[in-house]
Amino acid sequence: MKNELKIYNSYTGQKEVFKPVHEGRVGMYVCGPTVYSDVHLGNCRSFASFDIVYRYLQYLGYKVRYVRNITDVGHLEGDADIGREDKISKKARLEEIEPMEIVQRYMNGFQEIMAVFNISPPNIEPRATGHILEQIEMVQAIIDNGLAYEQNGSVYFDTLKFAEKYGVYGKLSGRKIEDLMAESRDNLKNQDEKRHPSDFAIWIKAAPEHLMRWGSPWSVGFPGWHLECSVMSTKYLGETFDIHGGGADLKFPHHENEIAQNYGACGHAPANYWMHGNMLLMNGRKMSKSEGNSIMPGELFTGNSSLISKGYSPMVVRFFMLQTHYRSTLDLTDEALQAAEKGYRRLMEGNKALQQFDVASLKLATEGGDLDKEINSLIDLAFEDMSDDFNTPKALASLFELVTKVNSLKGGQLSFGEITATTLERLKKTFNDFIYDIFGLRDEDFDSSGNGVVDGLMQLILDMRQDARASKNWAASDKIRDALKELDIVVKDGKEGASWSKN
RNA sequence: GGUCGGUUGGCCGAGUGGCUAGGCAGAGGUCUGCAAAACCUCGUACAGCGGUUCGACUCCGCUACCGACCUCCA
Repeated sequence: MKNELKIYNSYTGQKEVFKPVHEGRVGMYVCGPTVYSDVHLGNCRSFASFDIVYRYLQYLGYKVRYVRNITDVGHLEGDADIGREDKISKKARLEEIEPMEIVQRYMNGFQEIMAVFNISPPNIEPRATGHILEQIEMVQAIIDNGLAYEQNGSVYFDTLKFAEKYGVYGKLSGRKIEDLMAESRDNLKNQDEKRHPSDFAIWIKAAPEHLMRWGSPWSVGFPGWHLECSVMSTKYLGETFDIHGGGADLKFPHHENEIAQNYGACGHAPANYWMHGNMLLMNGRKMSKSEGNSIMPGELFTGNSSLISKGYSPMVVRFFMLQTHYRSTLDLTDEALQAAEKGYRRLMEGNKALQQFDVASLKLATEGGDLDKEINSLIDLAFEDMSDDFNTPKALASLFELVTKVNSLKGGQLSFGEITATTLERLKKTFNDFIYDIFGLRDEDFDSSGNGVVDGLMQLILDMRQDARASKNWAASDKIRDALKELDIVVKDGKEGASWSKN
């Protein structure tokens, strides 16, 4: 373990030192997507944030079991929670195909996009429809514990009793049960099956037209909105696990009710640390499906949207997200993306240059001086910042300062004679670790052959240009440079010869 | 309406009771056959009004504006 890891716990509202339930192991559950339409970029931000958490925990040496569900039961639509079609059934009816076909299509699409963003797949990706039995069992357990009641084939969680018994309903979202009662008074008419307005359904009797339905002791129906996460986290991570994550918009009611259900079934909260990622904004407003201001990843990559001037690659977008802390909102703008594109390239080019430094053939210091010290403190700082609630923007700032050092070493403004081999090796390793393992960035070279053909060809071309330059044949050398520029390849002349990058 | 959060230089975005965030853009310079890249230097920002303090962008209060949740949402 490099540093003491601190995590901001939404449940207590404080940054806390992370202590796993089992030494060296971490159980982490993140609420996954509802697969009734294409993922939009806001979803991606959330999963990218937790990908960093997952990656960094592993980097610190923890053995992590990461569970992220797929909600394929479909959540209810409309004002009331009874008698309405769920989203997946509705879509299925519109498209005249099986609900499971819808689920499969969008689940595939989701996983493809996750892969494009280099977001690691979880260790277990359980589906709600595959855990109907367990959900029924949990409903029964909650009833047995006296915290739920049946009404006309549906089962409701008794929030008032829960509040009396444990006194924690509303703790996560900062809500009071009296407020919940007061604000629900208006739509009381829609909720006559409930004993209390803040009660919520954990099993719902299916209306005749409802397509997704399963038998249960209470009715042919389907599980309630929040039950699957309680069930699946408990099944795969145990009754008490370490980290529960999700978007900030899930705090209430989803996570609040999840906590209630776990108390109802097990007598205690499911997770020790709750983490909430903040929203991705578009034009200052939360990007959401219902607002209609969401941009699909594909549109962002191709530039096929009126909101942006050009396409941005997946890694540029990933880098863009890293520049903001996960608990802050992130406003998506074309200008910011352009800045991120340049920044991403600077970082990656810097790393490329760094990795080409050959420790064996360089004249390095035997004893480090100020520069050596400075480099080491910047590296230390980057890790400290990551360990301070996953502060990726701060860690990036240190890396960028190191990029300047690297470029100065390359350009001769700083001397290799000022740093030791140990430090240079450490710097090289740190960059690779951060960029690839922790931040999950990828090179976006266009050499898809994977065997360096393009690199080889480019080296040949640059050699030929160098020959032309040596004989002061500027016409020939400029012709090569201009022709490459047409192909979006930029030639960069340096002290140690020319290099290139794709624009 | 209730609850919570935000307001940082041209843009994005960290952070802190007194000390350089970082990226992008801009200006000047070095280097270069030219250019690009790279390097160096620069702008000296923290919504407004009060208060606490030796000192506040950072703490407290008020005001303004913005947003999130309260309904499916990452």
